[in-house]
Amino acid sequence: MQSLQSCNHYKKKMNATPDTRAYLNEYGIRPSVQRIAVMNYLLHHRTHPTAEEIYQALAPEMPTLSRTTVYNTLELLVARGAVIHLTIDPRFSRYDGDISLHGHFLCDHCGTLYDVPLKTLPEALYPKEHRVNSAQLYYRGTCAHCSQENKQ
Amino acid sequence: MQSLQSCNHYKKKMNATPDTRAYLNEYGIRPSVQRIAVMNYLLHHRTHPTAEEIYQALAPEMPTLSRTTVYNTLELLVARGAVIHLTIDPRFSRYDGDISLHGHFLCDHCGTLYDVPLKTLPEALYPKEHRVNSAQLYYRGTCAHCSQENKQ
DNA sequence: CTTTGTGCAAATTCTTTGCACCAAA
DNA sequence: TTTGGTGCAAAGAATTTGCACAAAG
Repeated sequence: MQSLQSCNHYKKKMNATPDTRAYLNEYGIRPSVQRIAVMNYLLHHRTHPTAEEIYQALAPEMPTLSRTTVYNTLELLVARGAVIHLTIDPRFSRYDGDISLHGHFLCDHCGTLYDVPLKTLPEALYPKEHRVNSAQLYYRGTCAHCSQENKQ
Repeated sequence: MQSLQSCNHYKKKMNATPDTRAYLNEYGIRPSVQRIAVMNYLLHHRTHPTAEEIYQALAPEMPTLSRTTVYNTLELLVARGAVIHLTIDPRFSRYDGDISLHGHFLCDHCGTLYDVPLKTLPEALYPKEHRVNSAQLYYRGTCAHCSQENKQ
């Protein structure tokens, strides 16, 4: 179960890399400078960034960073369950450092991806015949902001 | 609400284009030969095909068909709510002609995309601050087939 | 005859791969 | 000193775009 589960690691503030380093350790991930940077970015930017956005954000501080490494790192983080891979946006993959139970809402007007709080996702909804590793609840529509502006 | 809703249109058999033509009419879609072919394919192949799969399936019968038209048609069908756009598979978009309430399970081993029956998706789970047009419930893991074969 | 739809080719964009170099255990 | 990680350049693959022609109202 790598997502839609209530696990509240890292709820406390952690703006320094030492904590991120420890976080990676919990998931058995060797803490290279690049991996710490990517994980740290995801823990402190709950914007559901794309690989490109992460790369663009980190590149200034790490001139030698490559997109390949960002992609490699994200793949590893997702495989180990430290990060959630969001596929709601057909245009590109987004990533979420918050692995606690919540859904997502994509505004088709402005493209913003919002978190949707969820108490619990009824186990009754789970398919019984297959072994579920992760679950995602996605919504699309028009967000409050865009609804107001467009007066509809 | 274009998906995850219980609307049982077209439950009866319809293997002829006349019905598909009527179906398109219901959604205000002009029934060109190509659109009928794509919609008809989706109504009778519940395999959640990709654009390419649809193209490959129809091309033999329609040598002049182009991928562009398949993409255009799918975009239109989805926009009008006649077809659901599935984004669970990060590699490519899949499409579903069954717009009744159900979730999806993707097997990470064999890549098969299964339907997951759902009674009702609790309205309580819906975000209240935004206007929801569609909802999707996605599961990933190992399917029954692959679980057996791999004895795990 | 005016609007709408189709299809080819080329372009775009996200992501992956091959391979050489670097770094850590 | 062997394994694992990074990064560059190139390739790959899904999708989009521009534009000309065809079809429908």
